[in-house]
Amino acid sequence: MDERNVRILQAVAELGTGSPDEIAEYTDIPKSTVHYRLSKLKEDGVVTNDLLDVDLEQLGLDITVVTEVTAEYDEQYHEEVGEKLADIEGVNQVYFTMGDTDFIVISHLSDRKMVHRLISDYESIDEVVRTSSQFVVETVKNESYPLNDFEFDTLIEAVDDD
Amino acid sequence: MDERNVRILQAVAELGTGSPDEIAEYTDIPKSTVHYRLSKLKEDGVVTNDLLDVDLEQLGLDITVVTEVTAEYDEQYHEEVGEKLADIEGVNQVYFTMGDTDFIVISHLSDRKMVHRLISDYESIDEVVRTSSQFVVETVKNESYPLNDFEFDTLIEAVDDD
DNA sequence: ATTGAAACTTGATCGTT
DNA sequence: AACGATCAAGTTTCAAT
Repeated sequence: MDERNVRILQAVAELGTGSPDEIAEYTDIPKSTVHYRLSKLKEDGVVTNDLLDVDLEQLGLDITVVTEVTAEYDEQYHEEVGEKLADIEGVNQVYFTMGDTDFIVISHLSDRKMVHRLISDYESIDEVVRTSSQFVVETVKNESYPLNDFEFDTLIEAVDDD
Repeated sequence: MDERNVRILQAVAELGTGSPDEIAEYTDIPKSTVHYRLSKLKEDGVVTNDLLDVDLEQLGLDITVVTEVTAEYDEQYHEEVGEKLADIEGVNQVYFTMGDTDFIVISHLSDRKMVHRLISDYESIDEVVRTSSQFVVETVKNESYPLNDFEFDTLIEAVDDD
């Protein structure tokens, strides 16, 4: 991995496409070089398919943190708190729950320093009362494309044509 | 949504590509029709970018379940239990933790019936002691491409060229 | 809305540095 | 490993249904 590869992957995330042409324009790297780099990333297993899913460990994002956040808020503000959490850099998923905990937040990070930064970012939100059950976890399965055969069968039964 | 659209999205998940050609072959739908359908899915916001991320709510997968699973197992079997959990149909993410809870499991499902099925699938695993903190949650943010500007900056600093 | 075939754009390849 | 020029391959469009 070097900076150029990271910039290519960054362009993918930013543009939402894997087109060598668009990536080339965005990064100012010639498109044949972009193509060469992307092929190599696939060959090395960093990028795992045509949808450009990435292997987090190979990128050094081995730390996944699952945090349960409790917040103090009026009914009408839970959306606002959720968005504040979502805006924290490094946060990938935010779920709102209706149990003891209010939010479950998931982040993929590169090192411990970033974990500390994340925690202090949580604490800087006024409404956040406490962050409990901070799990640093090992990823067993991470299916980015959220649909599987099971769901498809259900969906096919369920769909009313429109 | 109709069955044909679902089958196209299923092909995307199965093949790991958005190529009209490959999808056409897999589904036996003519490639120009596949193209027409995919364009419409993008236009309607069901598919949100060239990487073919999907809007779960629009697909009727509005129920996300986060489950904390505790298991009884010898040290060498935690991998096996993790895989059993990952194999359950409808399970999208599995994280192994080193706290009180052993696994955090995330699923996207279409209705309550499926939630019950999921729970009974957990219970059918020998080593699973209990499933606690079953949260049915509302998705505030779900970023499937797991990389963001924050991480990219960190990565660019961190990378040693290889 | 569907499709086969035509038109076109693009990604992949190759040879050179 | 990088890259500009070239070509094959793929996608997109179109007209008819």
